[in-house]
Amino acid sequence: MLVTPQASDIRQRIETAARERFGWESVQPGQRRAIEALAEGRDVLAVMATGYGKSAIYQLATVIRGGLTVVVSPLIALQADQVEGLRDAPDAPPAAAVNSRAGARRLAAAWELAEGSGPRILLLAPEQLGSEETLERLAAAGVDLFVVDEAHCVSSWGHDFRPDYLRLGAAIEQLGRSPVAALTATAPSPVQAEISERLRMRDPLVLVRGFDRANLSLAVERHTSSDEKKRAVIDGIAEERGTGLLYVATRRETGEYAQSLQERGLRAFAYHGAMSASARREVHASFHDGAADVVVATSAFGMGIDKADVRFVVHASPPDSLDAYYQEAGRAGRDDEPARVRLHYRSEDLGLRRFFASGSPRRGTVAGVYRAVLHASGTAKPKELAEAAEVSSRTVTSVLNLLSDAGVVRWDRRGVRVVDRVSPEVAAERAAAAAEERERIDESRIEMMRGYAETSGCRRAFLLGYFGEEAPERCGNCDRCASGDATDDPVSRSTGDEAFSPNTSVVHPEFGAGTVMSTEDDRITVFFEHEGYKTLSRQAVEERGLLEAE
DNA sequence: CGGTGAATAACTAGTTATTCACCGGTGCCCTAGT
Repeated sequence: MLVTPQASDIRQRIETAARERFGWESVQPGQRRAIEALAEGRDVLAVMATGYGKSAIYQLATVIRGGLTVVVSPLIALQADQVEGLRDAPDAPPAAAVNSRAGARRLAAAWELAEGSGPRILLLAPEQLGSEETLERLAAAGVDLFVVDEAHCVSSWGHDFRPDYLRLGAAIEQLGRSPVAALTATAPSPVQAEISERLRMRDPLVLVRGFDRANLSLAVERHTSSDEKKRAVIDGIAEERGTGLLYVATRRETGEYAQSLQERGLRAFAYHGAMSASARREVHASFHDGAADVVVATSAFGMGIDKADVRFVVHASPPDSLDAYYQEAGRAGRDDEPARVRLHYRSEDLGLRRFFASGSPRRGTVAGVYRAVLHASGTAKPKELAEAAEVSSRTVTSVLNLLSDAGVVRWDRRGVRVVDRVSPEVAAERAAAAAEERERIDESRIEMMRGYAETSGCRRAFLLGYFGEEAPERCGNCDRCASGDATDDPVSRSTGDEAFSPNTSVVHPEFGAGTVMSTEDDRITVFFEHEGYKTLSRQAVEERGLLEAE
């Protein structure tokens, strides 16, 4: 395609704005494509490794589009970082955050900014968009670009933990349907599809960048007893140099491991979500300015960490998906210097993950909540339903999401109402089906985590295959390649079998529609919409014709 | 699902084995009381 004068003009404006308003030397090709698309009014889903500069995309796009950009950001601390970062730039658009921690004065200033003119940025948590008043004010101010930062939260948190993430799509439409940018560092294609669907994006430009991190050496250590594993974790970290992270499964373990490491003479700090805000800030600060050798943390330590010289990331047990694992592990070596990434693994450790993934409400509970909705006549608030059905607010959230997914009720800002009047038994039945599907998919994601830990092939190839990227046959920088074991079972991407190359849509007589994720010599991994990941034997597939390209 | 710790049992007097209930991650928000 020819570069139109208009297109080259936009390109020029992007370069100039980057240099003069933000003080950046250059714009990455991936960033530029995203900004150009947004400038033209197209939705963008950008999956880019941390450190690639996702924030720059919406910041520059705001300057080019010249209006109000709304940024949904999951943590108040992150919002504060963004506002501060923009304040430090030479001539960046003004930015402010609307959240519960801003006092009346700051709130008024934030709204004054939003209701002004010119390029400007307003950050808020998804919960804020649950308020009718906030939506009306934003609509009146005229939203010109809608950004969802850390967009994987839509998929990972929306269903039970922070339900407002699932209602962002409706909020976007109510705000006049400006272009939408969804940004995340981690999303394999099924998660990309869910983000796009839940946010009601229209034919988004999908950009995936920077997954292959050649400087990370990948290793997995398998253990049989938990005592032996603990010793190995401690011994391993004692040998590391530089600052690093140890991820553990529970809050209690953060303290236990931190103490053991301190006894070995390391400056170790525990970190988890139940700690006070001030204690958390202190750990962050110690980590950043090199006063810590290692931070021992649950998954709470993560988003917003911006330290380039993390030399190692060790996991004492696996998280609940490879997305989560690679995001956590990927915090190592962002300066492109060599860094070590190690997973300590016992298959029993996946039990805790299964426990978290299997919390679906029982049918009786679902029926009870549904009866409360029926009884409420008209719309009901979740809080009222929780009281009427005598369940926790969290359970109500989970039930209502299932009933919504099953098409029985509609849940929006105004409340909950019945859209398909059925008996409580039928409602419970349909919700159970939705819950089972969700659990199957979660379970299959855990199984992919197991697959990575137990693979006999190259670890990097496994990871990149999971994220749908091409990988070298052998990376030379993982424990499998180093030991030579990988040669026994090489991952092969071009066996001449074009029918099942990655991203091919397929149908399986039993599992239904799916997409090929990766292929190896003897097996094919497929993500099925209603079943999750399945690894199929290539031989069975070929001989019995189980899988057909659509 | 697995780890943990308290309570109980077993068998003989303070230690060891078994059973069983319980717990486990991620953060917005708002409101009441210091």
